[in-house]
Amino acid sequence: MKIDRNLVYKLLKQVPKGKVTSYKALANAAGNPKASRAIGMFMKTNPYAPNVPCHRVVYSDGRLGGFSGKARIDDKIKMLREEGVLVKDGRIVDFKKHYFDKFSIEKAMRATLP
DNA sequence: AATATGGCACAAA
DNA sequence: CTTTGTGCCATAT
Repeated sequence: MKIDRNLVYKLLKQVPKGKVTSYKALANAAGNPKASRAIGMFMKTNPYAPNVPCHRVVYSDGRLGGFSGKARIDDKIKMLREEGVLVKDGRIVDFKKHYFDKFSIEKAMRATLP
């Protein structure tokens, strides 16, 4: 594998509350800009459900990721809204405003996972 | 080993 | 702004 899923999880943990990021940003931070799709896989099979806020990861254009179903998506939207990220009709309001891509690769390297 | 599928991204029309 | 088509990486069978 070319991507270190452990690193991806650490990076995602850096996203502050009320902010969102994209699979692209994570893939880029992990060192494989083309592995955005694989990042989705990591979220799907993430062993750190509460620790890794996969619901904070969205499409690069601000839409919610595929997830599994509308009900599921709706639940994520609700959680995001509680954190301060408004979602309207499957799209994040002021996506640029909430977008976070200033990941610290060094910091992630030094971080530890439970 | 090969094929299909999936919580993606991007260019082109 | 929307719809197609193509490329990419990691699993499942």
